[in-house]
Amino acid sequence: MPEKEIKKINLIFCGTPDFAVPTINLLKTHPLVNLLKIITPLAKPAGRGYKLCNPAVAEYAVNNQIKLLQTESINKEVAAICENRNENENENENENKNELDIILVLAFCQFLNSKILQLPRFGCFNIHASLLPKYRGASPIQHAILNDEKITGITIQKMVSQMDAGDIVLGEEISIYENEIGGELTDRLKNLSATVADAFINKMFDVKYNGATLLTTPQDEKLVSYAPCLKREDGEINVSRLTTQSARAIQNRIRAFAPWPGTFCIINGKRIKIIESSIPDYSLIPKNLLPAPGKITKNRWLLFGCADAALHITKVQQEGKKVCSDQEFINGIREDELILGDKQTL
RNA sequence: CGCGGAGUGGAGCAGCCCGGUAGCUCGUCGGGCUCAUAACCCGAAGGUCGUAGGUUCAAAUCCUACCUCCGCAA
Repeated sequence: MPEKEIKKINLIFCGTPDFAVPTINLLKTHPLVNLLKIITPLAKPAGRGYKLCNPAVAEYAVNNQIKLLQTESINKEVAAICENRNENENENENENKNELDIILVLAFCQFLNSKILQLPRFGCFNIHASLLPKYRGASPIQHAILNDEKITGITIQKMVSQMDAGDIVLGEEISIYENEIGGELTDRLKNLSATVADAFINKMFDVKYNGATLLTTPQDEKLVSYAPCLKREDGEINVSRLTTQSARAIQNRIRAFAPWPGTFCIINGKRIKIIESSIPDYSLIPKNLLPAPGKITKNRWLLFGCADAALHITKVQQEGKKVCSDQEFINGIREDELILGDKQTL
């Protein structure tokens, strides 16, 4: 016989992409969680052919028979969010058992207004992929790599009406590997999110049923930094970037942006995606073959001249072609010289 | 019907517009050379040009359909 008296936390989850799936999976199967509903944005046209694509979270909800609300803006859905509470209150006198306790937000892509923030009994909480107060905003993972950080992590903060500025509930650190790319770090943080969410649920359970106090730490405003949404052109490697930045800085950009949104450059008028790079062993390269800052050489290796040294581009992809090594790329080139262009010159 | 590109020996590419000898840079194999190199020299093997039709005396090349891969954009 199912136990009706089991104590649970009533929770609504908001999220969009694949990044949120391990965490939802945890919530769905968690013995202390009553997952009332999942809220996610509407399907959008995407991909080759512009077919409508549902967010990964919506797919998960459908496949797992979880109540799903897809909306253009969560701020218009007050009634739907209160629905569970009202329905249940009518048929059950025990308020505590059925009240909405928490809204948990992870990679949601929508901003919650103050009205929504006040709906749940304990408030709204956000899982953020950085060590707040560093890297508030939309692309914390990429910016951590871009800035050559050695560690990053997951932080859960109690949401306020300012973006990612709420008091910190808990967090966990993770080291960034020397040559790790954005996609790999994203995968690791994706799983860490679920781990931290688990700790969070246990904590909130104590708060709700065992009278514990929720301890939070305000963010140190002096340490705040921002990770604004990435733009396509942020991935362009052109002459001005090469002449002003070190090889390591360029490499950081390449690995931070891989595989998405990707870095690219214009060589001899063609768009070339840069897939992978490495800092070469300079003792193996005669000095006269090292490219000057802003120049490219293709003598056996594809080398970009950066401000301080050369960067070995190891994997590239031409538009319309498959990914190939720099060696293969060079073999197919007939021009004697490689000219680094600009997107405007296309 | 969002826009566009590509399929040619093992790899990456050129040739196609303007039909008529299979090309370039590598790799592989054999031989040579050097104290030595990111080496160099000589030679060889290896391709029914994505698939199926069509036009033609003749198709990698022009026409039609299909398959596969990819870039932009979101």
